Amino acid sequence: MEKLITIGEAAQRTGLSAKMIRHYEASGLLKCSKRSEAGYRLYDSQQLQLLGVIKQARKLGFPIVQIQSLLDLLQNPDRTSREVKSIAQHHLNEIEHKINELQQMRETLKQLSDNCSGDENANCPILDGLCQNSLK
Amino acid sequence: MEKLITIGEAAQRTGLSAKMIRHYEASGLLKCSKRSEAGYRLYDSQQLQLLGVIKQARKLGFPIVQIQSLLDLLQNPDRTSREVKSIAQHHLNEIEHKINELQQMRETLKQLSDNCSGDENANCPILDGLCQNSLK
DNA sequence: GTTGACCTTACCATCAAGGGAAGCTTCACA
DNA sequence: TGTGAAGCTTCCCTTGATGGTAAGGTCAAC
Repeated sequence: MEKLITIGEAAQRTGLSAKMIRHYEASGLLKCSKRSEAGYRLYDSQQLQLLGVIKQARKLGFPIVQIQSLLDLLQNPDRTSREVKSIAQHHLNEIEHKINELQQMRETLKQLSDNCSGDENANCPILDGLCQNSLK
Repeated sequence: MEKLITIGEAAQRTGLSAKMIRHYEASGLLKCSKRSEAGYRLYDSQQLQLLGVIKQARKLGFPIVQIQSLLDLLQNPDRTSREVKSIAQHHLNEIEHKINELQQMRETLKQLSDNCSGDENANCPILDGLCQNSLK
């Protein structure tokens, strides 16, 4: 007989919060396999494994919908690595897009900040920069 | 007499949406100076200027609360550039923190993806990587 | 049998932005 | 003068991942 654990233990072992495990269930990611007579969620070792996958995928920033797809592929023996890689590549593009946006913000902000003396003077190139709007 | 414009024109000239201008008002950033008899918001050129500042600051990723502070300083002749620079530096740190997080995701994800053939094979290093969880 | 830790569901908040409804105003054109 | 379109108002709902809190049921140990 398989050992079943409660949501608290599953949380502790995966590093997720019990709150988020319930949330992932509500989002359709992963139903627990059984409930105790009192209604407590009970997870077996396979479910725990999948919760671990969710944790890792979130750590890599995958959104819930993509994790859904990844879990489906993981459990589908007829999957192709092409399908998996496609999802990963898509997410990678998203990440790189965000990095680019942030780097652009950083450059602009750094330029403004570097020109600012940061002293008692009221004159401030940062505010000047923000005021240089391109009103139509 | 100062020329007053409606929210739609203010939106067009700043590049903000009318929706967001109302939202910024509700958030305490910037009240319009007058209302028409029918209740329409009316903005003068100074308000328009401030809306432009909000637009620029959002473009740089400043959160609303910090924009609030920046607007306060902008309109305060007793400000010091030290105060402004402090806010900018704080935001710059936030941005760099986010960049680091994303770059770490990118590296890990890229390694997994590079090892994946992306063909018809079911075997997939990406899924393998996600399964390598550190369950306690 | 009581206490404390753990579980349940349900609701609210965050943050910046957008969607859409219902109703009023303004303007241009016939 | 009438009408229709475009623009404005407020109000409520949705997003996405996460957290908080409240009210109440359960379990185990002492």
